[in-house]
Amino acid sequence: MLKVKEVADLTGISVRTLHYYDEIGLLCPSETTDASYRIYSNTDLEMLQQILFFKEMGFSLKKIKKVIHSSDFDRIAALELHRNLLIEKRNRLNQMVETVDKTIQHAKGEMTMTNKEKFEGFDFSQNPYEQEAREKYGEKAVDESKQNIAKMGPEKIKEETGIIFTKLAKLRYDAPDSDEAQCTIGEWYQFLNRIGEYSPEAFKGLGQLYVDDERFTQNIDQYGEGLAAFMKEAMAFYADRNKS
Amino acid sequence: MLKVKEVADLTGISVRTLHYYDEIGLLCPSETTDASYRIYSNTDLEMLQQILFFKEMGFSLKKIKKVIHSSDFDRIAALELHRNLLIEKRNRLNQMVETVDKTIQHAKGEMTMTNKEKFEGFDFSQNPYEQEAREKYGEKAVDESKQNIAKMGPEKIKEETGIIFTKLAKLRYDAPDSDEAQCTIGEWYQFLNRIGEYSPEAFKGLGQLYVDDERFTQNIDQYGEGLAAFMKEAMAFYADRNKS
DNA sequence: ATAAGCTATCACGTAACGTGAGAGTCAATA
DNA sequence: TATTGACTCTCACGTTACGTGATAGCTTAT
Repeated sequence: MLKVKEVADLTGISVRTLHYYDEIGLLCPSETTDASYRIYSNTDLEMLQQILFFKEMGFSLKKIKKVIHSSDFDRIAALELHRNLLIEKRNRLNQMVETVDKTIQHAKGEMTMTNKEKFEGFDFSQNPYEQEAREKYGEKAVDESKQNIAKMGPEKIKEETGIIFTKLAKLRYDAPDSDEAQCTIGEWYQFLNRIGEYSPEAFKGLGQLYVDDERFTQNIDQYGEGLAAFMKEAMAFYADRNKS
Repeated sequence: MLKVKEVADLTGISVRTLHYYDEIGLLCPSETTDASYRIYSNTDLEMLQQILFFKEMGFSLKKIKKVIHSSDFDRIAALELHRNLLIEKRNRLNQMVETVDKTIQHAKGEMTMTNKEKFEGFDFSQNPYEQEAREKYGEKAVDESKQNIAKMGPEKIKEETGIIFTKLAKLRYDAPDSDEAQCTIGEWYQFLNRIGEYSPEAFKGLGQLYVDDERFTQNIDQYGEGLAAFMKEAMAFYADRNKS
């Protein structure tokens, strides 16, 4: 039961922003006084928190509105998703720290740096690739099953696997049983299960295949040298931990 | 020697954005062809990288322009500063992961959460406090000495110490000799040295005073319980490592 | 020389607010 | 009870950092 300024002080966002969110129907306070003062309930605050989470992830307000007002919006799933994205972001930050470190060395003349290296780790929301990845996440939060893979064409599938592989390629110097690697491998597992049915054992076997069959290896290692081997390990670990 | 699209592909930012940066004089390519095609040199790219760093930190383009075109802009100092901010940001991200974790627990009904806790870790650029902190950083990158403390009124000083103390309060569960803590303590040391002259030994003694003299302790612990004790340790460590 | 793919410059559109202006509300105080 | 100060409301226009065509010129490969 808080008035605008109290909410503003509590959360750090401006009064005007709260007005604006009300105006566009993103967050309408559940109660208003006779003098049309906005009164925010605890539920409203939780909603706001949720909104800020999505904003932090780079969603547009329009998209946020769609997602959180969707009837089958699973708050907990969304939060867990969000957690993963945060960890990804942290990884990117670490990458940036590295980039900056390299840049400092470079600026001091201690190192040379390729142009490509100079821009590693930035988060370019306008990058259509990342854009799409995010949209997928958004839909995922609404309904996992809506992403019916049967309706995807082969290019669509290839695209999606590409996204996961690229992510894995970035992590392949971590331990295969690290949290992040396991998390992404989990995505891979779930993705595969929307195509066919894979038991953990089958999933483990598939990983083995990635290194045994050269065609697989070559295909996968395009995304990063040694990725296939890394995936085999990670998939085995994942399967063992999640075996039925 | 790259044309717009090549730069765009390399960096992930749009052609239009490069046009815009040229338009507002933020990044004018050092060369143009007869047909007024923009040609970006390696130096331009480094400039761009620098711009993106500042953007990531939440600076407005106007401010970035001021800072990087300033004659006494120290690129390396700025980079090192940037590194620190990145680490700070990563800490905040960790905090957010915690917040999300707590929220998940809460949503599952396993925990209760205060409203304040729900919003910990967010980065609100519109927050005037953080705003000002960032501006200070910007100026620092340009010229440390411009921040002439002699010209500050007492409230200004209090405000500035408040900023540092708040930062320290957030770090006080880390080890006093951790990188981040030492970095912030270093700020404190430099700040004090713009008021009077403190040898490392004097600095260490001051830290001791913070726990010995209750008036100091009370004052400091307002920013967070146990902060004074933490600062004493951190200041001692800092002094020992930097002794003349 | 012609098409495909860049590039340029207007110029208008958009998202997410900021920033007053003018007026009504509310609680504490004189 | 009147007033003051802090807060609130609703317009409504301003701003930042680009997006999105439209139209036209440039460059290179066939």
